[in-house]
Amino acid sequence: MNAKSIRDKTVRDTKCNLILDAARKVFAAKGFHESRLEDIAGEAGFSKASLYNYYADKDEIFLYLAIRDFENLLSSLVAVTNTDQPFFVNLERHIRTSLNFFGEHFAFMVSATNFHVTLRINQERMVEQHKIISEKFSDYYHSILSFHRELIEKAQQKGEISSRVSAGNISRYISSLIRGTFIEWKMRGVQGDTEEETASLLAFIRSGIGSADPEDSGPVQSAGKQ
Amino acid sequence: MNAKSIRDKTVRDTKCNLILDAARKVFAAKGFHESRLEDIAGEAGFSKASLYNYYADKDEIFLYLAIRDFENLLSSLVAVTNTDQPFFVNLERHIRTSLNFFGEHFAFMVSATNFHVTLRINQERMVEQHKIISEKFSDYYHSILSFHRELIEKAQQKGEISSRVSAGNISRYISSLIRGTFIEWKMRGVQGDTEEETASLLAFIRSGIGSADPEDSGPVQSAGKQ
Amino acid sequence: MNAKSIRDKTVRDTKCNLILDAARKVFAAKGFHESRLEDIAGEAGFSKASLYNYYADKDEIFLYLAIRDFENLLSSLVAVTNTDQPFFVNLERHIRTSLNFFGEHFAFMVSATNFHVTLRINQERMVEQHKIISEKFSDYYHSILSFHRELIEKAQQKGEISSRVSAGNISRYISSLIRGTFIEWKMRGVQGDTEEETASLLAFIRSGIGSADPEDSGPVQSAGKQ
Amino acid sequence: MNAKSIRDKTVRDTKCNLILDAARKVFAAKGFHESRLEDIAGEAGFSKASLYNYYADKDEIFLYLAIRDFENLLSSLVAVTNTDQPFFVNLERHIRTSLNFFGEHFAFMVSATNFHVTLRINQERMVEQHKIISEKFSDYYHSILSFHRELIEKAQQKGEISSRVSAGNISRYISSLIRGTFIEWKMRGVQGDTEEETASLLAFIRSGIGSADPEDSGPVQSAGKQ
DNA sequence: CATGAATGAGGGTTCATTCAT
DNA sequence: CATGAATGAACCCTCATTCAT
Repeated sequence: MNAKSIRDKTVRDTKCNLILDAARKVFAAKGFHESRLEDIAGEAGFSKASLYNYYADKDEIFLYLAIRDFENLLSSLVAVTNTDQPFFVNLERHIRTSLNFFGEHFAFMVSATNFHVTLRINQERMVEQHKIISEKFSDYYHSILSFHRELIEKAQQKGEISSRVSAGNISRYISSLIRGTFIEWKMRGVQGDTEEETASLLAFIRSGIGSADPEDSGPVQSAGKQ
Repeated sequence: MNAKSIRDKTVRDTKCNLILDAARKVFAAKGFHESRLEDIAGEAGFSKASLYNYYADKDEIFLYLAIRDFENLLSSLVAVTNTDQPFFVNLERHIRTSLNFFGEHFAFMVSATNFHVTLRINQERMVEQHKIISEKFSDYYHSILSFHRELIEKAQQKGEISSRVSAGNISRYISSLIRGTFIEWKMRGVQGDTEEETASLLAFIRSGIGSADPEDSGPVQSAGKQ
Repeated sequence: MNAKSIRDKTVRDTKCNLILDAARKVFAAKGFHESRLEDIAGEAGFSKASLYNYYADKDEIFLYLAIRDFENLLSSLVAVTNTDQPFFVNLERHIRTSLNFFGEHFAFMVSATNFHVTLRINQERMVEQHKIISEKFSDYYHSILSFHRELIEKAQQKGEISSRVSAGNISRYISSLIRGTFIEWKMRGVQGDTEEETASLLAFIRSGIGSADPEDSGPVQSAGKQ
Repeated sequence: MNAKSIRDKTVRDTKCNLILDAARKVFAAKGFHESRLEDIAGEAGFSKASLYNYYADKDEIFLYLAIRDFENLLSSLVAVTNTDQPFFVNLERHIRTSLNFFGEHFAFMVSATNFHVTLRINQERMVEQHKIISEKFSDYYHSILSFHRELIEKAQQKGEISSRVSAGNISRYISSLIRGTFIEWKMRGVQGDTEEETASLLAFIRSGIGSADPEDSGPVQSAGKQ
């Protein structure tokens, strides 16, 4: 019977993932609100009502999908990180991994972060049972930021990073740049060249765009509030 | 009668703007889909049905609102730009202006760019009459990017920018960073300190985060695809 | 404008009552759960969605309907009561009024009291906004019982009632008998003869069914628990 | 093999009764429509699908449950009846038996009679296969009424009952009073004191509430229709 | 122009019932 | 026989949009 329950659980997990895959496709294309449960069900090969055997409601599908993907991303980031290597080697791997990871699913990331933002603002919308799941989602979201920030802090201690910008801001900026890439791809409707994008982002993050000769532009004189 | 038609037009314009202001408040708080026309109408002091005297439908309200705000932003950016000044002076002004400009409306920017993204993908969703408005919106959106890009290109020619990253990418990255700031603010629920954020962003964009001594980390050796 | 608002309010009230009338017809025939909003709307000459201009949801329609009818019944009972008359004269009028009042709507009374019972038990089912309305419903329900009980108490003081049964129980028994009549009518599918029923009920309530000669059966010897 | 089929039948009957017991609990608490098959199954220790091995559908569960309980009630009433005893002795036993019989299940009686009422009206709702079961239910329902009525008729012949009210009506009134007691208990959420209630009901039924001195109120003068 | 009211077109969710194992 | 899973058929409720005044 144990073997049977294991098999059953495996089958069930597979179906759960089928649903999440279908949901990702639909959510990515239409965003949360315009995605109909019926589309997700159809895409997954189920009837609409069947989804309720696996998830309590539409929100839950979205949240579990986001959790699954963020969880996997975090694992991948951890996997490619080697703290013995210089920071920028790891950073490059992170950028590449992030861009590759979502690959065709970059569009979903846009929805996911939007949804996350909405959840933060609009907490009254959530029923109690979602709070926990939402927290889990938030946890993964922030885990990724933290993971970055810690690497950055270590790099600062080792002198690999000279910028006066705080580690928190840096990790936030890197996230913004990656998300910006997803948005760009989504707008163009195709995934761009990961390697090219990685190189370009890395160059930008590493050296900024200032002149080789800092004297050229000198310390910026704040023009005050306009 | 001419004076009367001018007066009438002025009154009408005022009402249009009242509606857009109300719409911005609601869209910013809830995003496009969860915003109900009734809320916008109430916020503007009209009944729901009255909105249809000024705008054809919900999409149009959103689009005209976005156009108005992007148009204003572009004007402001143009106004603070002085091409005789060094590039980074102008960049700083742009960042500050962008962050200030939306001020309390930063949350709307998040919705606006999301909506824009959705429109790009989901063109079938649009009725014919929206296409032209949507184009106008796109135009403004890209005008801002172009305006940046041109400044960057000029700075490259003058040697103020040493980066090998393309002007297009740079302008995109800057946009991503600003949008990222809005998202951060929206998630925290408050507008951050514009000056602090401006300085931090400028430092990051200008110099990146690499060590003062480029030898430290050397040219990054790509680790290849994972 | 005052005249207009009065007219508007009148029209609105009329429509509200049309809806309640339609609802009564449907609820009476099918009970609460099997009544579809669409049927009620159709019966009232509205579309289903229109009902929501007048009532927040299905429960509210039911509750307001019950309140309206109980309120009217109470008014009618008060109107026919003359405390200068002997108790049994008033009682007869009450029975006749109750049976007449619902007339063709007796079937709804069955649903209404059932619903009331369910609400009492299943309070978790109610949203906050219904609690108030439900209380009002309860109030009317109990007002009628109280109104009866007070009349009975006065009659007891005047010696018109000799029974040792408490006033509360008597009023409850009378209610049960009237409800029983509605149930009987509903099962037969037709309204019975009000006068006949009134006379029969009154005779039963007044004199019971005991033999003219109380010696015949003597004090009942309790047979103890079975 | 005969022994085996007997055993099998016994086991099956036991399971049937387990289901009915569970159903009674759920139906009593929530009424027919708000009771979910899943709740009944859970309460009985089965899965929802298993119920279909014993009963064709939800209606059938309800009907068989009602039949079983009415059948048992009828048996009990027959058992406590001794036609050698005075009528009021038997009546008292009947009331006590009815109140005791349902004991904790009084709430179900409310549902059952409601359901019965609905079935009478809404015959189109029934599938052919239910008609026969429903008839059986009706038969028991009416058997109880008939059983009462016959006792009353005999009592009338023996002069134990002086009332001019017809035997049919009297039996109906008694049923109404008992049902009213169940409703009262259900609303209060607890079973009342059976002995007290029995005594009170009996006093009411036996002697009514009229004054000891009939001259007090005299023959009631009908006030005519209001 | 302003608006209360009406409504079509869904969308999410529930649940009795069926089916495959 | 038991059951997890699948599903069709509703049904309530929402909301952008239209219409009559």
